[in-house]
Amino acid sequence: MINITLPDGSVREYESGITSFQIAQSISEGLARNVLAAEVNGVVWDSTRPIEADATVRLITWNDDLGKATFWHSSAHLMAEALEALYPGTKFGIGPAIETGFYYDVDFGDKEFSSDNFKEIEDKIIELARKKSEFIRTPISKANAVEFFTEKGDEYKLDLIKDLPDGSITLYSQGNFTDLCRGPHIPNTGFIKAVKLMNVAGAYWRGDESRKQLTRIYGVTYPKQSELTDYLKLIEEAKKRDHRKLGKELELFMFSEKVGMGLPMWLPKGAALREKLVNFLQKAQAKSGYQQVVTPHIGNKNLYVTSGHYEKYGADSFQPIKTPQEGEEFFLKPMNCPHHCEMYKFKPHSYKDLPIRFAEFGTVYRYEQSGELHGLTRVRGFTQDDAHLFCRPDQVKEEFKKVIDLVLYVFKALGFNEYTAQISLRDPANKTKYIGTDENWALAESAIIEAAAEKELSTVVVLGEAAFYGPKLDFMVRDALGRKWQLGTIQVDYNLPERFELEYTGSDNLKHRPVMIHRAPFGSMERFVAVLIEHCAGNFPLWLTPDQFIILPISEKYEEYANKVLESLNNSDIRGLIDLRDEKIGRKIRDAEMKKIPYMLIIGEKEMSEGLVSVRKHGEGDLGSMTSEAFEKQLLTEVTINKY
RNA sequence: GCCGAUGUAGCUCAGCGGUAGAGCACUUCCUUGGUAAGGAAGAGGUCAUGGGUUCAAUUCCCAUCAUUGGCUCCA
Repeated sequence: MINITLPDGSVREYESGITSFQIAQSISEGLARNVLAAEVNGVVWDSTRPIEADATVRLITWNDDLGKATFWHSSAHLMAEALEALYPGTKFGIGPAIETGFYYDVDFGDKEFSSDNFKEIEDKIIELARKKSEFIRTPISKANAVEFFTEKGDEYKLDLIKDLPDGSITLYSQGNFTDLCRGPHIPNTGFIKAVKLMNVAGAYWRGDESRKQLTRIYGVTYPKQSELTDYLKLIEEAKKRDHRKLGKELELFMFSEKVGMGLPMWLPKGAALREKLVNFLQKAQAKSGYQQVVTPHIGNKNLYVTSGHYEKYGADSFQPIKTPQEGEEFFLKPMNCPHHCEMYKFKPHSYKDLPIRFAEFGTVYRYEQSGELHGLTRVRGFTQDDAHLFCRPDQVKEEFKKVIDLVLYVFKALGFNEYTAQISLRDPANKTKYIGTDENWALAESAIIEAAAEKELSTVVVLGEAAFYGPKLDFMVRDALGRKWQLGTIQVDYNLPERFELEYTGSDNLKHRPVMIHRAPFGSMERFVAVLIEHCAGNFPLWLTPDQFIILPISEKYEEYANKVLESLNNSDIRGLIDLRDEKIGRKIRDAEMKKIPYMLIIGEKEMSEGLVSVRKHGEGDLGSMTSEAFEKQLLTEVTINKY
């Protein structure tokens, strides 16, 4: 007999060789039906794998992320089985689960493949799923595994086996398909009830450009058809909120082939929105002791040689601009920090001056690879809400905490209530990727970790994700559809002060080196606005929205009165439009609703004679009539409440 | 940059080996209308660009450019 400890701490006794499926059965049949896998002593196992010794067991169902991952990984195998059945000779790369669904990288040889093939594959998958084929685990020696896949002609699997230690290799089979796999898998294919192949893309074998490009097929499966339907609805909703679509519809920004790819231009409404964000952050920063600065759009090559960026990223910059006489080279500014470092050196600093906080909405240009561009989220020219804080080593943690406060304040003001933070540290195994001394890295890393802990941020720590010059703290927000976006970032930098030989005079009358903190709560204006658009589906908070109200006269008879109302309202901090088109009121309302204008003021005979306006709220309907002064007051109140 | 898809009117999209269509938007006229589309007429396209095949190409083929889904990268 062996002792099985369950997550609630209870210990049950079972015969050796019991499976976690049987353990589930002993608890309840319903649970047993839903068990996809189990975590045995912290390792995910097949629910059908016998447990031979005392163990801690956690049963994993669909509601568990590990359960979904197991389910989708098994689905990848099932898709592979379908592909092999439909297209004999297909070779298989890897087929992992991803955040939502799975993919499989396959080599179809000369066969042409496109999304037109999806339907027959989906049908085949369902057909095979209904067979309820069990996933069977078979440990195999390295030699036998090599033999098996050599015979099958699957060179990719052989490539994978090469790196695996003998004795740890397992095969999994279901139906007529056998794959190299460490598992685990769901008990049988019958759990998979609904499938949708999402898209097809090229992917290099092992992510290496020099190797063969395989066909990557993305798919998603669910244990219930209704869940697939819900997921597809979510995708539809995401499409409706796509900032590229809304940006066009709401006339916020545009791109032009003639101007150049990846170079967004802000139309009047978008510029108004952006300006409000800039003002908002500037005000908050002024309160936190930041000083606004302005630097030019280009910088001499030497600036970036000094900063180290030239060596590291010179190739990813735009071609240098050369002066004909002096032969100097200038680069379009790819970041603001070197300029700010030079500004720091404008005059000597005392320890009493620090921290010094230079803030700039600095527009920078980076030569992003063409395939990488995407709407406003990946562009070649963008404006960072940048700032560089120069402080004494003993101030780093305190400054860092203040920046965290600022970032969280910004998120709150803009309705991002769910966020997580990621601490990115150096990869201790590969220190050559980074510059700076071990000592400084240790200082910076502990400052971030302590600051985050003292601010009680929920963080994940990831090794190897640090910038080359220092560790960082990145903020991820979750939007209204549950999608994650990386926004703000805070980075500690001991490197640039060194390279630019920044100094301050300490109380000991000796020269010391300040520490630099880079930070951007929005990240970039472009990216932030994109995320904001998708988060609120174009229904911006009232204080940000480009046009807060629109006046809709019933007919031209009321134009004069309507214009007077508009004039009185536009005198204050709110801004609106008037619709004087020769259209019926229903039409004007519809158009205003489509433009997502928060308030509509309808003015006709009744309103004019009583000196009132009739207020209609976007998405809600008629609010009744009031004086324009009352409306103005209500609007201003709403703006203030939402803003802080 | 690489692989796949796409590119037709300002927008959203049909269509086709015989030099183009809808809806919306736009212009003009009629209509003066009370809470999500009033009516009529008109104007608008080198069918992304450049080659090729063909008697004939917007349509088929190739290249380029751009968009897009991925890969890779991200100061």
